[in-house]
Amino acid sequence: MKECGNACDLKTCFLCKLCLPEWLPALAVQKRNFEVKKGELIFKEGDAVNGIYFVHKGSFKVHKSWDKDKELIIRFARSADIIGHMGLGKRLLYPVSATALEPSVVCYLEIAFFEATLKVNTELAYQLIRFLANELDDSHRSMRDLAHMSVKARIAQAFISLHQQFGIDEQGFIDVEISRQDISSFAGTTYETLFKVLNEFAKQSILTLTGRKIFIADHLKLQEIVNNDH
Amino acid sequence: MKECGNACDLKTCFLCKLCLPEWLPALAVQKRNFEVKKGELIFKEGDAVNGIYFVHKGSFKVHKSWDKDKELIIRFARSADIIGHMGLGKRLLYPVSATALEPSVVCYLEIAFFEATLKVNTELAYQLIRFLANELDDSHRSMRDLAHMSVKARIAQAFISLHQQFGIDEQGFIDVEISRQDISSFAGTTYETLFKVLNEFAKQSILTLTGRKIFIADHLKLQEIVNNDH
DNA sequence: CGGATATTTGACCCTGCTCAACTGGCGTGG
DNA sequence: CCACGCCAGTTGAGCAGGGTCAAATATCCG
Repeated sequence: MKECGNACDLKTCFLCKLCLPEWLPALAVQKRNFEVKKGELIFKEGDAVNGIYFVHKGSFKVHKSWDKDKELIIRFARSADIIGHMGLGKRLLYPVSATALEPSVVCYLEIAFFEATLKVNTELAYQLIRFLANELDDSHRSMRDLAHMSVKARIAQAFISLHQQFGIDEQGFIDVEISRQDISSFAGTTYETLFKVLNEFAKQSILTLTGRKIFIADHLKLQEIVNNDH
Repeated sequence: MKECGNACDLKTCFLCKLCLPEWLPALAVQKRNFEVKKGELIFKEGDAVNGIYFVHKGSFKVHKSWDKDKELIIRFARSADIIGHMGLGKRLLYPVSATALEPSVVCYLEIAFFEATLKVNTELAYQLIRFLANELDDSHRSMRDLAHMSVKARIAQAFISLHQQFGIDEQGFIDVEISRQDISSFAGTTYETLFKVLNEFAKQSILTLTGRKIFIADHLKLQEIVNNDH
């Protein structure tokens, strides 16, 4: 992670958009920008909390590990998303890790400065509350899915979520490059099981995964697989 | 749910404690108090969001259903806890239900008034952010546990969580009355499986469950069961 | 070209869910 | 007072979803 010049224009990220004009100069002084290489961690589980990050360019996975070679991907983050907001709680150590999926750029603020900003900027605090409430809702939904849905339905749901979050590119592929390992960790299953389900989906012309690009051929059938699990 | 007089003294609940003195008169006017019978819902999944609740007395389960006769208990709430904060997100319908575990009393505020309070009271907004960040952390931990822990370890963890949240009474029992059905829904397993594990725990003198009261005989062994699962 | 790493597949087996039977109160009506 | 049904609590048998392991194949890279 290498510090770099000011790539963020102070208007596109979640934070900057909500800042009062008079606050922007202070922000410009405090804010630091970092280039992150693909696969690099910006922080990992157990690191001391020092600040909060805003994705300016690129994408990240936020994950919790288990057993050294097992992990669960909690969520993905892309341009304009926040990472490291868990540091706002009473916990002094990050409970999750954040890893770049591609070369990325992040803005960084020390937690003390960010908290000072929150106490001054009511609108920012209010929007952060809304954001956290939505995150919590998503997280609860994932809990229920992990507890009650079949692996096949969870995998289908994982692809639907990826599609919603990243959208599609000109060729119709989901606009993200992601390893199978990561997809299985996101769906809460194993690499091998993902495979078998993926073959099934391909055979039924629902979805294909070539290289690291995902193409959803039949959104309806995919949704049906999720629904039929009830 | 029956409206009742002002039981809350405006000082004990999460909200009131953080309110500025000059705001308390307005709060006293807006606030409504309700008695809730055991087993009664204060809202259910799919209801339109109208307000936010603070538990004044009693305890609640917050749960998400699946399949009519299956549910997952997301969390419990007791005196001074918030319920219904999910309504602060962009969602217009509650994504969970809240059911009283015992006769309880709640304070209620319309969401619009609460939001107005948030925008005026920076300290309240800040504390709410901290609260939500902690909830999110707990929720992520639960996701990982549901994905990777064995049922036995999850059940052990469920009892540890109950102990932490409710504490113990004079006789050493966990200070809450809870059905086996609810315990299994909290641990993310079935009624029958909970039984078999419970027998095992009793045989090993780790924990007994008589009626609706839980007694943890060996905290260390219980924690070991959770740890050994890694 | 050879070793290391990723992909793909098959065989096996264990956890834990399902279902159904059994128990033991408890209320009700004959 | 007993017989009956009913319900919650309890236990056991069976089975399948999906995780584990290992082998076979492909791909990468120095």
